Amino acid sequence: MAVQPLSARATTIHDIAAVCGVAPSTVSRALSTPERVNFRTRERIQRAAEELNYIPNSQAKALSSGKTGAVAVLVPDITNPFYFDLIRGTQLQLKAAGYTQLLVDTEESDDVEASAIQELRKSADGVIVAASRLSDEALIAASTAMPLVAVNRDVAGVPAVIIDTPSATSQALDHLISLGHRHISYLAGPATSQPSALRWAALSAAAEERGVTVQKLGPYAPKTQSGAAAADAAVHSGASACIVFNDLIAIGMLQRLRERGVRVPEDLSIVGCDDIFGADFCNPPLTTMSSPIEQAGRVAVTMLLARLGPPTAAGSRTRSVMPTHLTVRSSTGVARDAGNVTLGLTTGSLPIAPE
Amino acid sequence: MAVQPLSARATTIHDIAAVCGVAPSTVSRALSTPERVNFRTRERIQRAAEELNYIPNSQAKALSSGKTGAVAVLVPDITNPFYFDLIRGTQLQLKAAGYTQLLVDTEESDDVEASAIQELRKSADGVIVAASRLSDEALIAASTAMPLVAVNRDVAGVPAVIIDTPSATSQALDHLISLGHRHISYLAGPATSQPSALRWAALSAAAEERGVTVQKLGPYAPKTQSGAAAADAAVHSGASACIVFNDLIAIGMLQRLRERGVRVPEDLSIVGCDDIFGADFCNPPLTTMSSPIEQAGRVAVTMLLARLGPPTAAGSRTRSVMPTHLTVRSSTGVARDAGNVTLGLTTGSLPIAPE
DNA sequence: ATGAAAGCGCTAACAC
DNA sequence: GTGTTAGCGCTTTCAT
Repeated sequence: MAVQPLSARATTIHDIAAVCGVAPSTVSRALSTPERVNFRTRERIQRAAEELNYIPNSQAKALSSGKTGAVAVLVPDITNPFYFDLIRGTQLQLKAAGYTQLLVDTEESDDVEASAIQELRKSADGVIVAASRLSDEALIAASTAMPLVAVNRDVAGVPAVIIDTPSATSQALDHLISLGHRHISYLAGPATSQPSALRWAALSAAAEERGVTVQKLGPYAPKTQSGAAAADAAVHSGASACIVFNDLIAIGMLQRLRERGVRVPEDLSIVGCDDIFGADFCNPPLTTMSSPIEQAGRVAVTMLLARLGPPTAAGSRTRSVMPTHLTVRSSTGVARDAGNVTLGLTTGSLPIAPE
Repeated sequence: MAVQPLSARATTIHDIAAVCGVAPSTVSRALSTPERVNFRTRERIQRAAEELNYIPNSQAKALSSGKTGAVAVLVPDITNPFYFDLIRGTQLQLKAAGYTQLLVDTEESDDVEASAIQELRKSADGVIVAASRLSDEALIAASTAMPLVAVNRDVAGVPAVIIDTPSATSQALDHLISLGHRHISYLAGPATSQPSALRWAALSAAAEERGVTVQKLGPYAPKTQSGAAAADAAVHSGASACIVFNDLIAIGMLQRLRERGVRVPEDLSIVGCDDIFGADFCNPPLTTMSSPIEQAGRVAVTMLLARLGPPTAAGSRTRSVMPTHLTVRSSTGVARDAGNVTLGLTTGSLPIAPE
């Protein structure tokens, strides 16, 4: 682990070439395409490279080859725990493939996202976009601008990894119905969030089939701070249960409901989404929708890398769906008399608990 | 937001030069050092660049100038919530300064960390290392290899941002003493974690002064999964309160203690560290040590950027200490009769609660 | 104030 | 197999 001091000029393929008495291009080959060079000279060069502590200059490599060896991963909000596992997944898979990950926080903004993709065109070989806030057209345009894989965004022509929360939403509805709930509210996520829209569509369709009523509240920003408003709205809606866009909002609701003296699940049942860090130890623990997020990240990388490789790889998948299931914890679970729902709360008239 | 299709070759300074009828070098100047070029031509060039949707090639820039415009941020574990705010802080400050952030997960490994720094030498202008697992010597060597700022690692000669958890640890001890505790356990973090060692040193010194007994347990990996073993050890130690290396472990302990039927804080008080996402909504909410982590990230960036600028900036700070304070929540708070401690548990003989 | 020319370190034809 | 020769797109002397 001999670290070179700052002052010392880094060794280049020219230094190695000089030492070995060969041309720089031979060194390049010996290091990049070993099979194209004589066994003995290759050995010699590799040994010299080792000894001189040679580290290839990725900038130069990128400049002349056009390949950066980097993949950008765009997320709307780095501090949202949902993305941790995704990032971890992409990071691991990229590293395994010898790629570097460029993590970019797009701050929930479509403008930032669009310009990031634009600027990344030359610094990354491809990009993985999680929960894109872009319009369909913009996303398609971006995807023609550079190799791109979307996560949780289904647009024709754009390769994607989809986390199937809509069908889990139906499961959640059935779960709630089985507990006796007949009037359920959906707390929506950002207006530009496709998953939020799809879940609501799935939920309202399923509700109609089952003969129960659902209503949409929101939109709410995907942050715990949105929980207070969401909780108040949920209580006001008169629903006995609610399905929330994500665990962040749901956890925020839990806090507000406690302040207001609304008991969960006795007075109001809550179902979150994502099963993020914290969903299992909040109070009460959250019933939520779980899915293999880290694996989703890996799959996204695999798909992207496939398009970077042989252009003739016509067989590469362009769409991958990750299964999602309901994880039942204590925030739901109070059975009610079917068809005879008795709410433990008086709509909209709950006091804020003192202290 | 006109995105260029993949096929179209990106515009270069040559294109702009051709359009404006000037030399490429003039374009370069007009864009990089505008003051060195005639007002009118500058205007013309800048307009053309705009229209042609010019995006400078950062690789080429880096290759010829030696400056990459990127700063690497190394963290031991991306999924540890403690780093979220730090990352967010560095990201914001770097972006504000026009730098790109390279996020690297070193997987709690000193080898990965060392080689990452080595490889980053050419792809980043500097590096910020959080919670380094490197030995003092290796860290010093790394810091001579490239501009570096350490976070939470105090080594002579290495610029650093220190989060002052040791003194908060003393505060925690006083808090516990004021509640009547006289025998306290410290659940240590990784053996290579300097903050863990410093906190234990501060704690044992303070305990001696106050005349109470403390003992060290561990080390434990900074993950919730370590909580079970930590909880069992804490119970077995006979202490009535414990100070835990971080909130991750503390939260894991909370779960285990509930399973065992040990009440917090009645039977055992717990103090965590970092005030991570979740510390306020776990059950019971955690008393913990809080500090301005995001700001620490910003400060680290500012320090690093200062060293990248004018080499004569002799006035730049080389060490910055972030204050830390105790945030008291429900995981401590049961007053005990001073000097007459009655523990609610029988040491080491607690049953595992059924179910 | 602007142009010409020489690289930065590496890869990629193209010869030999 | 290996050397030669061009660049990749930009910055940077050095002239003018």
